[in-house]
Parts: sequence; C-alpha cells; structure tokens
Amino acid sequence: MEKNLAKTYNPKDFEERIYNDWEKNGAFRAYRDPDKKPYTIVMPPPNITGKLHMGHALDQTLQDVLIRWRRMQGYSALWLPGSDHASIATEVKVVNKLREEGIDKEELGREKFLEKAWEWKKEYGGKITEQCRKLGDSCDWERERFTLDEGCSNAVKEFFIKLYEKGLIYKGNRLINWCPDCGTTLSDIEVEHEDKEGEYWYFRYPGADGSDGIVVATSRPETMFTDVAVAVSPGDERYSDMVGKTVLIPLLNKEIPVIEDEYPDPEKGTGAVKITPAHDPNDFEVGQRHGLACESCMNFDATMNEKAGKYEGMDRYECRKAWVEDLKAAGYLVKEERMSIPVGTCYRCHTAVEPMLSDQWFVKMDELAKPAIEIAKNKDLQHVPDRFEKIYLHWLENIRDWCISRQLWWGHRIPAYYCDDCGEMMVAAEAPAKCTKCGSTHIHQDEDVLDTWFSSALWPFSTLGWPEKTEDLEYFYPTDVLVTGYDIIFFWVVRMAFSAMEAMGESPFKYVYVHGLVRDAQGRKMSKSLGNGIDPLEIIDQYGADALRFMLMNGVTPGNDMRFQTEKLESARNFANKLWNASRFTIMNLQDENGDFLAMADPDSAELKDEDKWIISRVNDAVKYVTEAMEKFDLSLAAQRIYDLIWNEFCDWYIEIIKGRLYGDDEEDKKIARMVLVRVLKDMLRMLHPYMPFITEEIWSFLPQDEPAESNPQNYLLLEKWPEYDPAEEYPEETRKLIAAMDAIKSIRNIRAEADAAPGKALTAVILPKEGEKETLEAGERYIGKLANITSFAYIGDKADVPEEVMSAVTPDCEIFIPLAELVDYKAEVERLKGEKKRLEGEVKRGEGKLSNKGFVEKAPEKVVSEEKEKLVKYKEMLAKVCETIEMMEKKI
RNA sequence: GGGCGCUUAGCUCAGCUGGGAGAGCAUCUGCCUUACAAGCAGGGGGUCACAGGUUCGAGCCCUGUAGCGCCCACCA
Repeated sequence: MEKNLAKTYNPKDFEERIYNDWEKNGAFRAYRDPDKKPYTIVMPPPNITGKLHMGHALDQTLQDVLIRWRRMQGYSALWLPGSDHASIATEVKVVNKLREEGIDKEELGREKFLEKAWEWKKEYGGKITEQCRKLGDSCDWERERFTLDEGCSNAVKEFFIKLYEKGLIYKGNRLINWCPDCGTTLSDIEVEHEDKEGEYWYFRYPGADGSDGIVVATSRPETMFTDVAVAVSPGDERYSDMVGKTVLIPLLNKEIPVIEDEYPDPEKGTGAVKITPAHDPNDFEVGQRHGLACESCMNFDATMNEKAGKYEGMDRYECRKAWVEDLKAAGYLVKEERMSIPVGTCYRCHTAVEPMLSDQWFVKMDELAKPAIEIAKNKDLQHVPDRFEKIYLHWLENIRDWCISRQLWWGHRIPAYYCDDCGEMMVAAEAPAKCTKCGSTHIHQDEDVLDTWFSSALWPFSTLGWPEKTEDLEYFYPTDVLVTGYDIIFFWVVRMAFSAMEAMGESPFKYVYVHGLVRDAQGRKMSKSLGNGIDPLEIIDQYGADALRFMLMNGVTPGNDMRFQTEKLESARNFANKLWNASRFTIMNLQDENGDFLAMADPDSAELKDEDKWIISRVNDAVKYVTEAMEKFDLSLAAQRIYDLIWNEFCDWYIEIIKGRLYGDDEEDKKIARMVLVRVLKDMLRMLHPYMPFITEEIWSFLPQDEPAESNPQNYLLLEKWPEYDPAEEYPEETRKLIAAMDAIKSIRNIRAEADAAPGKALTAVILPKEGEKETLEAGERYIGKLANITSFAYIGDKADVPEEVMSAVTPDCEIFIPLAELVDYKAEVERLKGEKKRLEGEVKRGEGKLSNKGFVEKAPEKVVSEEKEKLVKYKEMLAKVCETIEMMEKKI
C-alpha cells in the first residue's frame, strides 16, 4: 500500500471509496447515548420524482456541515434522511408513463394504478438518495423514512383524527381553487398570482323596467351566465335610484337585483360589480351576505355547463370569445380596455385556476396558528436570518383555512368513511365494519387523498416514531435546526410548526436556517424551461464533491441567493489541490525512504521555535474564530478563515519557513518540526472536515495515528474531536517576532521586484534596527535569508553607515538597505522613496487628526485610543527614517 | 396596495455588536525555486447607489430618493 498521497489530486480516486467505507462501518449512525447531548436535523425530504439539483446540493451541504461539526464536537448527531411521496408530482409522472404505454388511469382503476405507482417509486425513488451519497451526506441511512411508509401513514391518520375530533378538520362546501388541468383542488399557496395582458369589457346590463340599467366591467364575461346580482357601493349616487330594482343579464334576459354592499369600490371600474358567487371568492362572500344563489356555469374540466345555454360544452376561453362577439353584435358592449389582469395559476402547470364550489376537507387554522405564532415571538423558534420571522408571522396572522383534500390517488387517503345506505360519515383509522348509525355494512372510503404537505408537516416527529412514544422520539426530539429555502417557509415550515405544537406541544426545532436559491452565472433562476440548470452530479464528476461543497459554502450568506460560477468552483478545487500538496509535503517529511514514520518530538517537552509557536497560535486563533462563526451559522466566514489559515498562513509561510529545518542536520529540531507539522495539519483537517469531508479523510488516513479509540476503531477523522481553543497558546511575543520577519521579507521581495533582481540572485541586507529590536531581527534571519534569498546580514547602528548605492525599505522594526550597485538608478530610488514618504505622511496626518480631536480622545474606548497612539508613533518613526534616507541619497546624486 | 432584500475593485460577492476598505476570478510584471504552474513572488484598481441626519468617528445606525429583484394581497 502507498504510504503517501498520490502525486496529483484526483477526487475520483477516493470519494466513492471513502463514502462506502464510512457507510459500511456505520460511521453515520446516531445512538441514544445518555452521556452525550443529542443534535438532530431532519432532512427536508426530496421528492421521489426529482433528481438532485443545485438547490438540494446547497441545502444538504449546509446540513451536512452542521451535522459533521456537531458530531465532532461530541454530540450524538442524527441527520435523518428520507423522501417525499410528492402526491401530485408523482401522480402526474406515473400517469404520463402509463399513457406512453397506452394505459389510461381511469380504466386501470385505483388499486392497479397504485401498484404501478409503487413500482415506479421502487424504481426511481431511491435514485435521489444515491445522489445524496455522492455529495457526502453523512445521514443515518438506517433511519431513512418515506412520507408514505407505514409509520408516516399512521401518523397522518392519527393526526387527522385528532384534529377532526377537536373540530379542527371539517368538510364543507366552499369555494376552492381548482386546477382544470391537474383535475384537483389546490390550497391557497399553491396558486400563483401572475399579471397577464388581457381585456376588460364594459357591458350594459339593461334595467328590467326598460331603463338604461348599469354598465359593469369584467375580465371574465364567461361567468356572466350565473351572475346573481349587480352590487354597488352604499351611497353611490350614480346608482342610488337603481338599488332595489332589477337589471337583466344581457342576451340572457335573466333578471337580477341591484344590491348595496361594501365590497364594490366606487373609484374602480364603473363602481358597479357583477356578482357571480360560484366563480369568485369576493362574490361568494357578497352572495353569502345577501343570501344569493351560488351556481356554477362550468364543469370541472373548465368547459361550460348547461347554464351557458348554447355555449355548453365549449372551453371557457372559447366561450368567452364567442360570448363577447355575440354581446358586441347585440350592442351591449360599451367599452373594451386592454390592460394587465391578475390571474391565479396552478403552481405546477400554470393553468389558470378556476374558483369552484365544491365539497372539500379543510383544516381550521385560526386556533392552530396561535401557538405557532407564540413560539416565534418568545424565541422558542428562531429564524436565521431573523428577518424571515416577519414573513412567518405575517403569514400565520393572516392565515385562512387550509384545503387539504386532493382529487388524486397517490397519497394518504382521507380516513373518512360513508355509509352507502344512510350517508353517515365516520372518521376512523380503519374502515368500520358497519355503519355506526344504521348498522349497514355497505361502507366506502372517501375517494380523495390528502395534500402532500399534510404528511410533510408531521415529518420532524413522525420520522422519530410518533404517535408511538419511542425512545428515539424521547431522545432526539425536538430537533435542533431545520435547513430550508425561503421558498417553502409557507408550504412547510409554518405547517410543521403548528402541527408540532398540536401534536407535541413544543417547537419542532430551535432554529430555522433559511437559505436562498442557487442561480446561474447570469443570476437567473435555474429552471427546466430555460435549460440553464447545472447538474451537481456532473460537477462532482468533474471537480469532486469537496470542491462543489466548498464553493457552495464559501459563497452563502444566510437568506441570500447565490450564483453558481465556474470560477468559484475552480477556486475551491484549487484549494483542495493546495491542501493535497501541502499534505503530501508533510507526509513526505515525516517518513524515511521506506515510507516508515520517523521519530517525532514529545509534544510536552519539545523546545518549540518561534515559528512553531506562531503557527500554533494561528491555528488556535482560527479554532476560536471558526467555532464562534459556526455557532452563529456564519458558515461562509468560517470557511474563509480556514481557507486563509491553510493557504496563506500554513502553506505560504509556515511550510516555507520550516523547509530549512526539515532539510537541515539538527536531528532533534527535525523531530520538533515534524511534530508541529502533524499537529497543525491535523487541526486544520479537523476544521475543514465538515466542509470537505472526503479529501480531509483521505489525507487523515495517511497521517500517523494513536491507537484507535473504542468508539472509533477505524480512526476516522469523521469521528475525531473538534479542536478547542486554548488561551495558553496565544504566544503574542513569538507572533510579534514572526511579523517583524515577515515584514522584512515582504520589503525585500518588493525591492527585488522593483529592481528586477532575479529571485535567484543572492543579496546582502544591511539592517538598521529600531532601538532594541536588533535581536528580534537576528532571530528572523533564518527566515529572511531563506525566503528573501539573503545570504549575509550586516547590522548598523547609524544612518551614516549606510553603504552607497542601495535600495531601501522601512518596516515598523527596522530599515533595510540592499546594495544593488549595478541596478540602481539613484534618482529613481529617491522618487520611489518619496512615494513611500507620501504614504507615511498620509498615515501620520490621519493619526494626528484623530488624536487631536478632543472628542475622540475623550469618548472613544481607551483601547482604541491607545492603539491609535501606538500607530502614530510607529508611522512617525518610519516617516522620519525615510526622510533621512531620502536626504542622504539626494546628497549622493 | 402592503412587506422585504440588494446597490462595495472590471466580474461575482464577503464585511460579526460603528474604530484604519477585503476575497476569489480577471488584469499587469517577474518566476517551471526539489509539496503544488490547479503553482510562487510582486503590483495596479473602490468619493462603499445618491441626499440629508445622529456620532469624536458611518460601508455599517436613522430619514428620504433612485435603480434592480423578491414575497404577500379577494381590486371587478
């Protein structure tokens, strides 16, 4: 077996292997460990119809980062996966598939159809969970659930009956949203409001007494057949003489009353409104108030019924056209206006929804909403970011009853039974043997199924065993955080909240982390119709799951949309590659030529060098920052900090600095360097693991390990401990020294670049240290020499000793002079220094301005003021040095 | 008609409770330096949409304006 990482980073070599290994060894399993605290996330169940898209990738990566992090922190972390039967979406797919096979749903019959649907589920339903595995989701697959499985079905029945018995579910004949294309009812949120270009027609309804009557505007003339009144605003003088009289529906000559109602707005249209209770919710209410008839002129397939007379059988829009033509020809059309008309459409097929009167099941919302409102207000349920709380509350405070019955077959069948003989309705979990009223045994079940969200609403507790009092429910419930997109707050979050309050009596989760959409590179919504969707699996195939995950996490701010950009993805992949190579370097230096690990220093007794303490303190600092950021759900900030730590601090500085030691002769010191390398690399891998689980686990497996703990026999990084901040590892003095050396290195590199001095050209540095800093600089010679290619150092104590023909630079700790005789244009150097002088003057001016401001000195926190003072002193010193140098050089020109 | 978000470097975006403007990509210069060219080193580039206000101090807080976007809503 290879003892070091492959020469090139190729995620395909190990991602799948590692995932299978984890799963096989039960690394994702969550146990009810009484010594641990639970941490629970239930996965928003993807539809079985869907394939994994970028939205899932974002949603699930967020959850996986949180779960992996908490698991490492020592929680018993459960991420419970599952999928949703997606009643309507699946039914449409199955119907289409059957149609392709020449099979008609109705002919097939309910039972056979359901068999086909289950077959379909079996074949395609598992696909998406396979895709989740590619992403690296560390969920407990042994607890996987399905919204239509036995347990969930029991929960649905139990909950339905509970609500019914409390009078919170009722059956009623009311106006509902009907999608003629899908052939089912829709709840209010399933109706989308679009503005479409269309016409308003103004028609004259002549007075029954032969008078002029009233002109009424409508965008839906095809509903005129069942108009029952014309309403005007009370006190509208234009129509006051008409109130109480009757007008005729044009052409039909049906007499209808003119009534007064608050509903019409005198400012709008003609101030008079035709009332068709069966086809408009407002009209319905007006009708109720005035005891008017409620008749529909349409069938459920949106064709006209017998009320439409000769138009019977026509599609609603055909009828509209013909009817308007006829009215026009008869002279009833007064005016025609083109404008945008609000149209309600089906969220699935975008067909215009028709309000229809129908007998349906509803959940009574006002009472249920109250506790759900309460938990948000008292912060038992917190939104991240909190602005979504407003949206949540606004919705609940204005909620209307929820229509839950659907005219479909695939779903939870409503547990209501009817007696064929006496018509008695019985709500029960199982079919009653006989009618509770008349004793008849002729009983049939309600044909409808429930809105798919009815079962999703129970997901946080039904998946843990409710209504049974299971140990899982006891231990893992309530859950900790729910991660979801803002687009389904109403559909799902709100409903889980009130359902949980009703069933469990407490909030189903402490936090709702709300994320936005993943858009395409141009900022457009990814959609099937645009064809601009990006397949996560293709991305994983090309760049690896880690790169995709990191890109998604590095780009998110809670609640905001993000764009999918290849550049960001490449950057993430490059980062993985960087880590890969740095790790390869590390491992290479830990081993002898046979690949066996070399001796390492004892961490407790090792004499750490300044740079060791520096990198340890940087890692320590990052641990604190990253942990705190994650606590606040600032996953992006945490990711960036880890990125900086690994790339800028570890790779660019620490590795470069210790190369000299690793390649040197001091065997004891080498042991220390190895020890520190492993130590900091391990801590960095731990921190990065939630974001990039595969590469970190792969690297981890090549590092020297202690004896495996009983709880982690495979030595998985996944089950390792999250690092903890240690105040003893701050090392401010060593950090100061390293910064001094880095400043010097950067200055010299800058001089080299300005002077076009090849990096390979060894140079001498003449250093004029700030008083008392000579030792600091000397301590840094090792790094400065190596990283700036300086072969000899000379220290001077006086500007007079500066050699001729040099370029110079100033840092807070010293002045550096690099003799570059053959390259220096003295005039140019003076010019360059003048630029530096100007910059420093600016700094001094800024500092002086601040400190001479009495208000600042008196009111700003002491710490800020003293820092400002220190900075001013520093810049003044640097400025003075630069001025002297300029003066000196000018004399020599 | 309500509500919300956004406006910061050429592009995409970070900037936590107000205390010297950042990243990635792009761009320019020089480097195949034995972990890494998916790289290294150095540089350029921003009156933080606009106008007021609060404050010693505003990208950040308040008010208003504009542009873009989203959500909610039973305007015939």
